[in-house]
Amino acid sequence: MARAATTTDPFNAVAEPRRRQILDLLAGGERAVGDLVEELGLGQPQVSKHLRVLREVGLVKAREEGRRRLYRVDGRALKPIHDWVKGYEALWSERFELLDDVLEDLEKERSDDTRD
Amino acid sequence: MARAATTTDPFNAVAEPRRRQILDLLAGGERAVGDLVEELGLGQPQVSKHLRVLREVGLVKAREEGRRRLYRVDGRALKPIHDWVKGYEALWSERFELLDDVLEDLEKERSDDTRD
DNA sequence: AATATATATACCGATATCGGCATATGTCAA
DNA sequence: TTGACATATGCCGATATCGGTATATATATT
Repeated sequence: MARAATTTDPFNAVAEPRRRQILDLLAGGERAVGDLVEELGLGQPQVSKHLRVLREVGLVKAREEGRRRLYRVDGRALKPIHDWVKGYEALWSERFELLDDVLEDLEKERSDDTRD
Repeated sequence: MARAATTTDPFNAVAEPRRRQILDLLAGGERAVGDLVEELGLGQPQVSKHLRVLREVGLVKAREEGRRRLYRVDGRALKPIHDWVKGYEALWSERFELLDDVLEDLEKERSDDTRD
């Protein structure tokens, strides 16, 4: 055994900042690969490769138009992430933030007490 | 240049399935490392390493109790992910799903037309 | 003080990843 | 048909990652 699966799920696909950037651009509407290359300042092969990953996890769909390929987001693939994160949503409400701060203060006091 | 930053942000921290598992366990309340080791069926060093990553991105906090170390989730570090994904939330509403299906059908028809 | 228990760190090998470059494939234009 | 343009794929080197094993560190127990 060596390493876990990688580019097989949306979590991993989206872990790469460039790919999030690509999705953010595509959120503004369909774009051809060349446009993305320009806007990202990255090599064309690199962009194509990122798009491949996004395609494989279903995060983008492609449409052929002449010799260009127009990509668009398919947000449905993000739902698993959304659902997972949503389970933790309560944890960053103000009251929980406060609770966490209090806990940290208590800890600090405790360790301050420790010194003699 | 070789590779982008990795374990520096919550997106990456959470891309690893084991770490999500750990967070899910901790969501049920504070646990010591040993407990997690048992529940995950993973080596203790591995668990400690995953916890280190989670600690470094602020996803968990530790509290010392004797020779044990009790970890708990700090959901605030998930907010960036939540916020980012939320921007795409509209895209998986029923109407958009429908739209996407229609677009795919259109494409299919188009390529069917192509054969002669 | 010596031992046991709990956790963290260091090192290793295998592999996946990312960007860069060259090239293949496919489509339009002359 | 030949050549330009658009995109995808293949190969490379550098590096990060993951699990495994051994070991260090710290705290409790005897």
